[in-house]
Amino acid sequence: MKAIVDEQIPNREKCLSNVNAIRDALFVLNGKWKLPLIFTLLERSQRFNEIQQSVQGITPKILSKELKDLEENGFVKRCVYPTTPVTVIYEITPYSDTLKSVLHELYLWGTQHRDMIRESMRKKKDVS
Amino acid sequence: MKAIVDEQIPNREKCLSNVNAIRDALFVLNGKWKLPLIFTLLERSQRFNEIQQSVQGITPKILSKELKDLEENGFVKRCVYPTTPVTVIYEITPYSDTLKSVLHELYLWGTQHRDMIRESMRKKKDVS
DNA sequence: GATAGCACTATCCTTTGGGAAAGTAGTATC
DNA sequence: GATACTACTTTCCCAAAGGATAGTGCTATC
Repeated sequence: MKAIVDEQIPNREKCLSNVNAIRDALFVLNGKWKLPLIFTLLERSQRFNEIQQSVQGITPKILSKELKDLEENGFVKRCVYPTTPVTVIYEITPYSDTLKSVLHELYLWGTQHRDMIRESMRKKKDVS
Repeated sequence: MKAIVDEQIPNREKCLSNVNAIRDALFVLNGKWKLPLIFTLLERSQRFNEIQQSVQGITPKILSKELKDLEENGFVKRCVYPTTPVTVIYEITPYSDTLKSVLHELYLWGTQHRDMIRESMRKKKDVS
């Protein structure tokens, strides 16, 4: 029993580090607003109030927090111009391009999965 | 102004469907326990109490719920054997293989991102 | 008859994510 | 002096996720 437990440790540690890396990736894309914000800023750089109008439903508090998160993760740059009143422009950084393949894979899998689920629900209906 | 808003609609709709597909994918992998459960069941099929010991910290209530989620999404099969007492074995399905490339991309990006963040924190320290 | 193991379920509680509404500091315009 | 605009912050609130603990129905073993 003890032997089995001990044997599992190397595997478990390797798995844990895999899980943690994957979780890191999931974490930065997580929540209701990260993706809509990235997509809207990919279209064009925008000011705070412009973003609020583009991404409908988001409140200033959440927008402020999410932009900070995106900035900390290097996806967004906050540019302040000393006009009166100050202009703050948020723009997507080149680093965001590194997300491309991840997002593409997620998109492909998500689309396929949605079809699969729809299909399996149809079959259930046919049976009942 | 109205014209601009109208022009954005096709783009926005396309983006929304992309976002939704990606969100579907993120959703099924989300939460604290989905990945650890998938990884532990990839090693070997296990009974309820075995899983509870493999994935340390999970409570029976959460385990029960998560296994149901994974089953609904087609990742896990619940096999009941009419022994006394009943044996319930949870095993990974072949459908889980479709996750491979997504998980791999997430792993690669997560690892690279962690290094990037660590590096940028080191730089900040050097400056201050 | 008591205890233990299996596969859960039920109840209660805390934490976290996110939302509504109002407020703030600075400037500009009427 | 009042109103408005920009870029937020503050306070309070609610719902969902998740955790702690106890219990259930069944059988097997001492």
